[in-house]
Amino acid sequence: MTVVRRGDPLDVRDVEDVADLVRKAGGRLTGARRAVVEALFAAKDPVSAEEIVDALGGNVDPASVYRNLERLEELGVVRHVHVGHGAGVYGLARGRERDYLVCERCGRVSEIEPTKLEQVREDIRKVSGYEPRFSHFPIHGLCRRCARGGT
Amino acid sequence: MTVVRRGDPLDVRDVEDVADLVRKAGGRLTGARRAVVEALFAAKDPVSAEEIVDALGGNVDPASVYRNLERLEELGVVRHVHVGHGAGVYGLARGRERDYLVCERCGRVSEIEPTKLEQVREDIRKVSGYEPRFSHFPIHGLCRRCARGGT
DNA sequence: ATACTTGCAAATGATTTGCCAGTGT
DNA sequence: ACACTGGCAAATCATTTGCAAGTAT
Repeated sequence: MTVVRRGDPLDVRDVEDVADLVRKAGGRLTGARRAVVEALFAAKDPVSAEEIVDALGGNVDPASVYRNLERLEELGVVRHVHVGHGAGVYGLARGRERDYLVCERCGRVSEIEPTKLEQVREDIRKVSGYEPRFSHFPIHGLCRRCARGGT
Repeated sequence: MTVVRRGDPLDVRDVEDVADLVRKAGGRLTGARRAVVEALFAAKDPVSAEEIVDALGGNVDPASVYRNLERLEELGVVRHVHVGHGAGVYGLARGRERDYLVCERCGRVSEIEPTKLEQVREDIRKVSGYEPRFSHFPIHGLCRRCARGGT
């Protein structure tokens, strides 16, 4: 399978889109693979590998789920982010890259348009020299709701 | 042992400072505990539990190192941050809380004055409603040096 | 003497890997 | 047919927990 440059805007609409990409890369759309992709389409928010396994009724082995997520990520179809201490969560690449915010209290994962963080990125560059990336290791903190009820 | 409110400015100068805090909280400054504290004083940058074990020549069990780091963190003497996929790194609380930046390429962990990120925090609040915290889950990205050589 | 601590072994949780049988194309 | 994949068991990595023996105070 070939790899896609990270950041490539890639949009998948349905399982067939994914099937095309997989085959084009020399891969096969097996039952397990299709099931994982369907689970991802069914989920509104990013989900963990374990949640995918559960959603599939345990019919697909965790190892296969991980391997498929890995391959799909190489194809640019899937992206994952790290949420606090917990398991990584995976989601379909719907269009351009997204940045994320994670609530350390309630665990919520919120997407945000990278453009909205441009000023933030600029300021961080200025004060630290670092070029920040919030797509893989997101911004952690307290969401609006949790920020209210105590710290 | 009693706990300290998170964020309390606490400054430890030497092992004796820590010993006082530990005893004051009903704890004991055992050989293993003292060794872990000394290893932390000896390290310039935050270190992983495994690095502490190694630095101590394997004379202290990993479980004890973890337990000590946990207790010392409860006392406000130690803080830890999560670096990429790797193990957490621990450091002594030298004065006020610090924020961190991690380079995803070279692994470097840089401290930064929280005040320097005030504008950043403000902007994030504005665009997302989140109250960010970079002390536990730091900002990830590319440090100045790594940002130069390709992406 | 008391109860906080330690080392050691075993358990966890998340993810990876080896291997061989199974199956898309 | 061919080699990409799947399931299953076992291995890894970081960290935690159970427990009986050890030791600061």
